[in-house]
Amino acid sequence: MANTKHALFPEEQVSLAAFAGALAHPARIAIIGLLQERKEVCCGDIVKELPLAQATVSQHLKALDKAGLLHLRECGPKACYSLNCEAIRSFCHSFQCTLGTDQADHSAELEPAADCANRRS
Amino acid sequence: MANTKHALFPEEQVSLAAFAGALAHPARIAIIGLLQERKEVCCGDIVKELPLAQATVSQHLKALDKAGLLHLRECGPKACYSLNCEAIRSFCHSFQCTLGTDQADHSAELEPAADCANRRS
DNA sequence: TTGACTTATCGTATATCTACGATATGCGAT
DNA sequence: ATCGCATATCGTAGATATACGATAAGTCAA
Repeated sequence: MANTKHALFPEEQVSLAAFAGALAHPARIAIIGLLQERKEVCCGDIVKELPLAQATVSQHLKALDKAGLLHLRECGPKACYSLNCEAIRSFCHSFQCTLGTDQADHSAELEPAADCANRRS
Repeated sequence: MANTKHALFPEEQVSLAAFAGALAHPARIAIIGLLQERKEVCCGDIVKELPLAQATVSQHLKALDKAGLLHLRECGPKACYSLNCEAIRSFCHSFQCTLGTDQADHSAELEPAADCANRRS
């Protein structure tokens, strides 16, 4: 991003953030859904499905590819994309570990003390 | 984002993209890691841990809070944050479904035909 | 009330993102 | 070689993100 300080953070955090960033747009979520459903889709077919111009779709595909989430197969003039399932699984695993969704919910331990009320929320 | 067309996409895709966007920065990943580890941390302690100014940390906390990933408890002048585990679990579940990491790897079905070579990759 | 402390918000500069038309590039067929 | 198709890239405009200093606002203690 702008004047970013990513270099000051651990590699794993930067990597996870990049993965999240690749998914941080509805069009890219939609593209992944299409690839999930049809295994392999060419650029033109994606353009037909999304409310975006061809150049924009190509840009989103490039972003997903740059993040390592796609496989590209070229057949004649067509570019056929599929999911890089292994990479996605790997990222999801790191994600689970970081977000810790498998851990206990600590909310019970965080009952606000009687003398602590909310101010801004 | 800029001149965004999010409104043209299904609500679930927009929602997932927003979740991903909330995690699309190493600082926010780091904050979640801290909250995971210590259950509850106040803003000042996060500032001490990250290589960012207080204003910037506050901004990142706001982004996480806006995405619904945090709980805020105010104790005196301090703002104590903890994870909204329920929300995170919910998002992760949607994530799993969309990314389909539990599905079979189709790469075997996608062996390039003999007459299709790679051009740009 | 004053002062020290904590946090959020404002204002701002810069970089990146989003989106698209136009164009370039590559492929296969004629 | 030329044409038509498919896709990537370029150039650009406008919106958003990142980062920080300065400041506001609120809390507690004295």
